Amino acid sequence: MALEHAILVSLAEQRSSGYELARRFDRSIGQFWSATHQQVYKVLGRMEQDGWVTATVVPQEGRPDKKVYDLTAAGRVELAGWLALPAQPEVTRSDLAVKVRGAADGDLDAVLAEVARHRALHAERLDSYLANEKHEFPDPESLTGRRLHQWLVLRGGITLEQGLIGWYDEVLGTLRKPTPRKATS
Amino acid sequence: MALEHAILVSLAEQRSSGYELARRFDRSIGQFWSATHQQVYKVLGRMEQDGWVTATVVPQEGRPDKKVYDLTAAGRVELAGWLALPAQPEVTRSDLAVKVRGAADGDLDAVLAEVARHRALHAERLDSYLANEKHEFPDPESLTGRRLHQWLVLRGGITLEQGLIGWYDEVLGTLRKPTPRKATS
DNA sequence: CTTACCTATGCAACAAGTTGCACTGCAACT
DNA sequence: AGTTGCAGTGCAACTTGTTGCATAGGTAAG
Repeated sequence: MALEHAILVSLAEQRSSGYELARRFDRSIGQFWSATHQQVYKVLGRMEQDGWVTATVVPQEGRPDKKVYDLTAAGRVELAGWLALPAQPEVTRSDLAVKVRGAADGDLDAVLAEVARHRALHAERLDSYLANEKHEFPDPESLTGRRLHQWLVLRGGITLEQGLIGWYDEVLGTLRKPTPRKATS
Repeated sequence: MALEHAILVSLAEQRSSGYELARRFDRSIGQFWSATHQQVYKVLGRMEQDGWVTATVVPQEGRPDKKVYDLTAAGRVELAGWLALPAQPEVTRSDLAVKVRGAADGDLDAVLAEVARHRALHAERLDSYLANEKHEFPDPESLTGRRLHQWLVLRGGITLEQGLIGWYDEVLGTLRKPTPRKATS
């Protein structure tokens, strides 16, 4: 159970609606804790019942009303308590790694095509992270508090992406060798 | 649904019992697809019903009997089919990253202690991976087929661990600055 | 004018994964 | 003699996350 806590962290930074949270998860924390909007709504409902957050309906013009959530005192206590708890080990789930391992039992080229596709996807994501870093944190040396922590997590995302891309390249470089110059028609 | 397929890959390499599979997941594929023994048993049962695997009870002396699973032809077809499918994007779940991001709302030192603990854990794991590489794959250049693919996945695990450790160091180096030499009594 | 997408919230059914327990027997340490 | 740990399989209850659907008005493109 930790989507709760990721939401607490997010709300501590800024009060938001479920929709906004879900979108925010797509970007920033999303690399380390993804969630669909259904999941977010469900969990927000439970958190409200538990008294960790309160909801305020905010009418909007030309758009549906939204429910903006704020942390309560109890929510802040919960967050602080959770932060003091030991963290569970990182979990990385990679379909692709399993496929590479099993590539001998199927179409190797299809697997390699997937690796190449993922390489491109992650290169794109890395670029967007780097652009984001340049734009949002132009002077990291001067950061303190929340902003500094946010930057560090972004750095973590960047590091992970670079590692993945490096690995994809290693896989492609190694497994494409067997057909050295076939594509030159 | 992919534990099924990770098990198929594992069984394609070597027929094994549920217990052996669960232990194997702790080590090799575990970095990219972890599973508890309960989960493995449950899924194996379903796979048997679906006709992907067959079970043979193997009596042992001084130990409980075990059920050894083999891939069926249908299981191989399923595996090959799955390998040709697009892979889902990698998912990394990091409690710790969420905690770092929220560190301003709780005890920063407690979070940093956790980062240090994880750093040590992953350094240990990296060492065991590297030792494993040296022992199991002393001459990577000469590898082909399944062994080559296994080595590549191990390389992926090594890369990930190195990335994580690098990130931990960045976090510790940055956030410990504020108290430069306080511990010298 | 119709199709499609964005904002916004949410239910219901299902699949996947976790936690806790139960049972057996051997070997090793205290 | 008693505890701990390994090997071995498995059920039941629970939590978490996914997929598919429903609703509804606005805006933009074709």
